[in-house]
Amino acid sequence: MNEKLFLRNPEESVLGRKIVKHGLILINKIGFEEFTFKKLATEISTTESSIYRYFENKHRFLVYLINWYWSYIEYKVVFYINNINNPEIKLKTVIKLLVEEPINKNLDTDFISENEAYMLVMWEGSKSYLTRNVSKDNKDRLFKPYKDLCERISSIIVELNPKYKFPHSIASTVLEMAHSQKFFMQNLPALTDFSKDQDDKKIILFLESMLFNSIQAK
Amino acid sequence: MNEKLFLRNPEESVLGRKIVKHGLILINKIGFEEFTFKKLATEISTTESSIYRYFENKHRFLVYLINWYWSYIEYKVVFYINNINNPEIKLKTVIKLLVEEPINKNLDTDFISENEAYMLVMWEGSKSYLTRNVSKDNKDRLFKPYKDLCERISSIIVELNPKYKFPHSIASTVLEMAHSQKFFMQNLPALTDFSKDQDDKKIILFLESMLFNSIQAK
DNA sequence: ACAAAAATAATAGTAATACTATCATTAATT
DNA sequence: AATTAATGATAGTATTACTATTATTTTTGT
Repeated sequence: MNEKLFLRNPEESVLGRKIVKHGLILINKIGFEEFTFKKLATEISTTESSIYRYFENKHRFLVYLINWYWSYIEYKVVFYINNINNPEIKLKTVIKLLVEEPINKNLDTDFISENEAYMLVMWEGSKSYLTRNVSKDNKDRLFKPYKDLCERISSIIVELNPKYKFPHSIASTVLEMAHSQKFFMQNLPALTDFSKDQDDKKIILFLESMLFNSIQAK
Repeated sequence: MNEKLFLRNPEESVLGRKIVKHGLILINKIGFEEFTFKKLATEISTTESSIYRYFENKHRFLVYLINWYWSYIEYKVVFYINNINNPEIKLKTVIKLLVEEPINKNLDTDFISENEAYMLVMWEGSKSYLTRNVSKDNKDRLFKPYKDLCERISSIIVELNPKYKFPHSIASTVLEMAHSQKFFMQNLPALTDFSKDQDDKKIILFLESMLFNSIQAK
């Protein structure tokens, strides 16, 4: 985890882990704009100043959480495609991992819940880079996990068709749309062909068709 | 323009138009998070309370501007595809209209600058719906212009291939990516296959290939 | 041209936000 | 047991996101 994202590593203390765990839940509950360190402090019975000792501000905290998610997804991707040789099956595996909402087994861990992180990325993900500091933040490598994952997907695409001209763009499109289409399905269904509260299978089919028809076109 | 977006119609007064014009420019300059009605008031030599008489809050103001843009784009789309019969050419025209940065001829109009609106949508567009109020706002028809445009693109896709299963999703994907890929190109180029400061042609080619290969796949 | 109505400006006020700073207390380490 | 480090308690500040009130200016209808 990039050290510029925190002042004190939250993984290394009880309070730190509490901040991360409950901060994530609180952002999901009230939304990033409404979220404040004050509210979080009250929630976990600590003080604002204690939280400020871990994170510079709430935006860095958001990026920290988002990065945790993308690093975790990349770990999962590597794990699941490890002994697959066919790049087509690799890509299908990736799409499934991106779209499918993780089931929360580990309800009582004292750190990040996968499921909460998934919701955060869906609702607040793009706010991590849609700021006037993007370029500066990018130089500080704050978006490395996302870019790494994009690169990894891109390289599988190249495996499948070395002649395809837009491996990174189609990879970032799939990455963005995995969550956007789900968000639209649940909140602005007119922007999709999936009805509200439908399952993920149709989104997966859509992304697969978009990806493979793009890559494998003659 | 949806009447829930404003308290007093800004088009109908000098001050109203000034608020809209310079508000748009100011958001682009400092970013939506940093933007306040106070700062805008100072900029145009009026008072905070005067601005509040036009817009309930800055989020509604943002949605107002974004909606202006999408309505304008739909008007342009209708105008440009008016006497085209071939749906393929229609879609290519739409993609061009979405991606290409409008050249600012009308520098001194007293209302919205097309070019500034384009920048706003690229940087702040998704913030209009990424809030806890999406569903409520959607019921108030705040996203109608965007949804209408999506529907229009979708119907051209159906013209081209009535059997294609995801006309709305691919339309919203093209809509989102037209601006995202450009943003990435300029700010996070690792997520694309276009180098910084390159022109729009490659993005257009990418979107065209993605769209047509999806729709016309056997 | 004059009165009434409408719009704007000026000013004040409030609770909350996004911090920074200081010092006391508690917990961990050597 | 002494030192260091982490946390808590408290205070303070400029700014934000508003609401309210009253004065002044502009527009309009007759």
